[in-house]
Amino acid sequence: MVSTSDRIPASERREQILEAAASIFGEQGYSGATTDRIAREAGISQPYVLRLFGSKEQLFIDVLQRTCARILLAFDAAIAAAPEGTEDFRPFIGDAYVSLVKTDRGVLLSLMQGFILGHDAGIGPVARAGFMRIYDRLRDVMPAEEAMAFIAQGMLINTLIASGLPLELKHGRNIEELLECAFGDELSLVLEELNA
Amino acid sequence: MVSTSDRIPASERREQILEAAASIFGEQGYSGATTDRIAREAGISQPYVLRLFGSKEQLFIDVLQRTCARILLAFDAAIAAAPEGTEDFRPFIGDAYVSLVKTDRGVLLSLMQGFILGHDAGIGPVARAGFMRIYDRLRDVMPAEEAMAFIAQGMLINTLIASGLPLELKHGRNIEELLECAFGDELSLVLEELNA
DNA sequence: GTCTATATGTCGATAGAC
DNA sequence: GTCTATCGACATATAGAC
Repeated sequence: MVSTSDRIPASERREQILEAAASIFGEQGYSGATTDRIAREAGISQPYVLRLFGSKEQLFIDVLQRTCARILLAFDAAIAAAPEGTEDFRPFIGDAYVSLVKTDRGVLLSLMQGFILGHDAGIGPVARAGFMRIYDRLRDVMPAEEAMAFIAQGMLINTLIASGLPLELKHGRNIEELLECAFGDELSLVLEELNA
Repeated sequence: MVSTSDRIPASERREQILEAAASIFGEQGYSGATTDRIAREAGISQPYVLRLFGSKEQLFIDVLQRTCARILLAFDAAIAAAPEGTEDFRPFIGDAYVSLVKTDRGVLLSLMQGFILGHDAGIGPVARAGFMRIYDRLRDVMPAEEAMAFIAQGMLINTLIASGLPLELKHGRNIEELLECAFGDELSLVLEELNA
């Protein structure tokens, strides 16, 4: 037996941890999440998480920044992929966002957790800066009223996912309507993904 | 000296604690808030908070339910106060909501914290039920598309307040536009209130 | 109705070996 | 690059006095 070593490069470990942390932070919130839970999710020991990121707060901040970068990248790609002469980019960016929700749920939810912790001296400024960067990008390709409504819908989507409403089977007609309205055509795909 | 007793009826104490708890939970989140901080904010001892509410979780749930009741009441009042023959209730309910934001900021923020903790076995169901009740009320007086956009804007407002963005003095033109767009005419009043 | 004292558990962080 | 062991701080909750 060649005994594949379990040692892997720090850069790769960091990625694993960031992925795990986004998921746990997104579910439990910043204070509710523990570095130990994150460590186990990543398959390593708790002290090693802190060794690589310095502190729980720094880890959260890194998650936040990675999330923003991912969203901006997705938006840029959607804008670039839109047909020549497109005037209304909303459908393209919207689809990109819903796609992110499907694949990177924890990522978006931890961003939401960051926004909502605005009062925190360390986290607040980073979250606000991220929000502004994302909003500015939207404003590059649409007027203020549209950008406001667009980002508002994004916040609703985040809140719905975080609340777990889409997973609840027995809710009234109204909520089904709301989900269709908020998620659009891809609703069924999103629901499938959430149930997985 | 007649020595005014500090003993007050439990019902009144409960109110004080709920008010304090809404504010602290709203700022720090469910896990981040401590029963001790809430107790001090309410001017009593930490064990007494638990004596009156049983547990931290129960206290949070009570805060959530009170918040929902307050919002529903405000919406009902706004609908009732609208002129005879009103077709579009959105301006009236919208103003009512922004008014709530001004006076009961912590209340709305703790509701937001509840939504975002949907995964929690105890809190999730309560938060979801509250969301549905509020959305159903909106649907009573407007079509699905409008209700979706309306509640989405509400979520954006909550997120903006929680993030602290409106308090940051040096942000670009875009954010100022966004705030005007999201809060409408009452923006300056809201900002005043937030700064207080 | 309200407090003090405290049990009990947990979590972030550090030290140091391999 | 990764772990075990552990410290010290803090938080919820309980017991019981006034």
